[in-house]
Amino acid sequence: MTPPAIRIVLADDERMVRTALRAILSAEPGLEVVGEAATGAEAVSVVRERRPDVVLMDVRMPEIDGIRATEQIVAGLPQPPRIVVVTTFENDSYVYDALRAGAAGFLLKRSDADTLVQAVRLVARTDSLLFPSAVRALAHRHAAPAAAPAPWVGRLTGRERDVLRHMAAGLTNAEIARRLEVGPATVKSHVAAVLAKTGARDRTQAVIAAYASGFLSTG
Amino acid sequence: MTPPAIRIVLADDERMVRTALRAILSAEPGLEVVGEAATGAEAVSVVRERRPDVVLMDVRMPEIDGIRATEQIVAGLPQPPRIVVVTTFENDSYVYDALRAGAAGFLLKRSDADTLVQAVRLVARTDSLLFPSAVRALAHRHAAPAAAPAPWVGRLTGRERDVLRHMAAGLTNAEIARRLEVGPATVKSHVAAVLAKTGARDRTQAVIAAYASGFLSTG
DNA sequence: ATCCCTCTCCGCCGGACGGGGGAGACGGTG
DNA sequence: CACCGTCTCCCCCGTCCGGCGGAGAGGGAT
Repeated sequence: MTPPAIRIVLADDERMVRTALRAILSAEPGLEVVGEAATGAEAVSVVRERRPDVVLMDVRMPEIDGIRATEQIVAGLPQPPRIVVVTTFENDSYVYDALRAGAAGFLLKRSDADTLVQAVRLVARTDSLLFPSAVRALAHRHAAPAAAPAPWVGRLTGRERDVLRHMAAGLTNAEIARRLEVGPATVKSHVAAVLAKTGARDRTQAVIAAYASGFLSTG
Repeated sequence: MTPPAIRIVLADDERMVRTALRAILSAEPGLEVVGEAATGAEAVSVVRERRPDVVLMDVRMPEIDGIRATEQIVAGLPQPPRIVVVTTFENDSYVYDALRAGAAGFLLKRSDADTLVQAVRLVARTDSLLFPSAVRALAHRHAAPAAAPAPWVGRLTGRERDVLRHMAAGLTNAEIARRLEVGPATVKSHVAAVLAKTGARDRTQAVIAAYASGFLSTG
């Protein structure tokens, strides 16, 4: 038996572009265009009802642009499709916004047919491909330094936060004890708790976790 | 007439991995593995003489890791090949470094054969695909705000940078030694040098300095 | 009133770490 | 050739750290 076809929705305000894309993709075995949209708003609703695997999303569209549409789709569906943002120029600053919005990939309009097809197949098959979520994390970090709340942050007690802050300043247990005016044994207890809750093996890893999670700015 | 085959070089320190990759890729029409390398240094020289179109580059390799090898290849050749960095975990902080180094793509080791093949074809064909240079520009922009080059960064030797990178990943001396395939005593020496040059008192402070100075992005 | 969490502190132990000092090999420079 | 920087590795030693288990005091919740 053949695997189920990859379901695709095209979102572009130019009919000609949609037609061309449909022609290319429909000719491919295993690919199926299940919907089209001419505006961002339309894209959101079409995706909601057709449940495609992949969306080819133009950036520039009336009403809602492709970026905001991507945002809404990714945020609004439990298992959002993989969204490939299509643009004309490589230097489009949209690239960056698209990443933040949760797009899975980027494609230039000047790409040839084979590239298009392969990109769709690749993006549909796996979430472990070229530039995975780590890139999106990077984009988030760039835009919002207070990016990753990290689950363990909330589980730390007040005192443990104090201690972690001082750890992240490079102090030894003895120094932290002096700063907080408690005994060294107390600090050891808190450090142990911090390590356990952060899943860190030693203070260095705990500090790394603190940096990576934005704890230092928020905490 | 058939188009010329895509020339591929494999760089991975594990022979089994290379063998497996070669088996998968060689079975594909239009793909040709023209060289292998087991270390970063070897990768650089093999690429220099074989002039492949695509390099599959493991991150973790003895002598020079995949990131530095990528840097050297991209910087050293007028028309460098497209380099796809291969890693085990999505969360590897290497993703970011790889982008800055000039890698064209990212691939997880757990990817299946088809994904691998398509990724290679895609990356070989075009420079206008998923996440093109604009992403790298983004990465640079992200690194820029941290600005402060820090005087000590330039004073570190190559090996010391390697060690610091691993320290900043939370590894112990013994682990670093295994990764770099040197003795524990050697790592201790490098760590001592790093501490001296950074003015840090212990590894935790050194990691903090690395984060604060943006070394992790630039180094 | 009882329980649970938090903060405080204790001892013991093994392993990791950092300081000190030294040394051989290689490659490039003067 | 001699020198210097880098990378590799060795010794000893004291300290810091983290894991283990335990415990008392206070506060808040039920």
